[in-house]
Amino acid sequence: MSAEINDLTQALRDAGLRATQQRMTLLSVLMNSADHPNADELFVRTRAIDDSVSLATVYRTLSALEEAGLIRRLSFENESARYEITPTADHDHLVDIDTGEVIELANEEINHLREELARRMGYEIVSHHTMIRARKSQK
Amino acid sequence: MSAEINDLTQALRDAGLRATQQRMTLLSVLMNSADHPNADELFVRTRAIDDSVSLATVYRTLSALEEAGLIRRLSFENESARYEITPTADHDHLVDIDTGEVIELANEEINHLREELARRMGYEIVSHHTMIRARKSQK
DNA sequence: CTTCGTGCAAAATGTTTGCATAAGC
DNA sequence: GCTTATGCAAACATTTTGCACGAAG
Repeated sequence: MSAEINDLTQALRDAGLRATQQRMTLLSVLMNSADHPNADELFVRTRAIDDSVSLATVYRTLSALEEAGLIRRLSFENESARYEITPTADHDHLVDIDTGEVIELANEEINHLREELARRMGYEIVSHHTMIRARKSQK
Repeated sequence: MSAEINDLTQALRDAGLRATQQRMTLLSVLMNSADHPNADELFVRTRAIDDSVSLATVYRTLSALEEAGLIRRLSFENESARYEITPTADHDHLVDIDTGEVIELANEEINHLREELARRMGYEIVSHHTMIRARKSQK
């Protein structure tokens, strides 16, 4: 556990950020979240651990961590931004429109096709995101 | 031109909506927009033609038209919602991160892969959207 | 001890809504 | 005429910011 704390401290320092209590707490909360929480949910979960954290700090920390590449901001339709720890393998998201559940999709073929497509148009992909809204098939 | 107006009237009626001046103007503005404007841009362009249109009506009309399937709402990162006339062929979007330009991408292979992927997980795609942020390749 | 981060409250942004009036059919 | 749509202004939700204080290095 203190090993984890050192890891967080190091990760923040490497990103040129001070390892404050609030940032460490927020980062650990996000690491332990299996879902993709938004700022408000992160505020609630972080507060449960350290009640000194303010919503403003949650927002500022999220921006800083995103800029540092430690976390990823996701834009879903009609929703506030959600976040996840930066994934090692590129993946997309499928949202179950009935339950709201978010499923991660990984597919190398699609990634390659996408890059190829961009290259043909003279572009280099910086980032991408696919969001599929779907419903469980009948039967 | 009056043929166009009749088309718009018909399209709105078919959607179960009254063919008001404001809706016809907004719809024609969007049809004549090569880009993907947001509510505010549509408000400005619509006002240039009919200065009685209010921003509230722009929002209400956009929601109504989207629900009717006549237009499509696009969510880009860190941006307000943008709109386009519902495309006949499914396509995705590439955003040039330096210029902000939005390019439409159509690729059957990716569409098929995506459907196949969803099917394997027991889902039926309702809608999907891919947004690629990219930069022009050097040389 | 200097710089950077934080809490608080206020502001800014994008979008929605209640209500009385106006327009569509 | 009856119903739906509109304009206006106020409300809302989310995110950002100014400022004085506190903590990190």
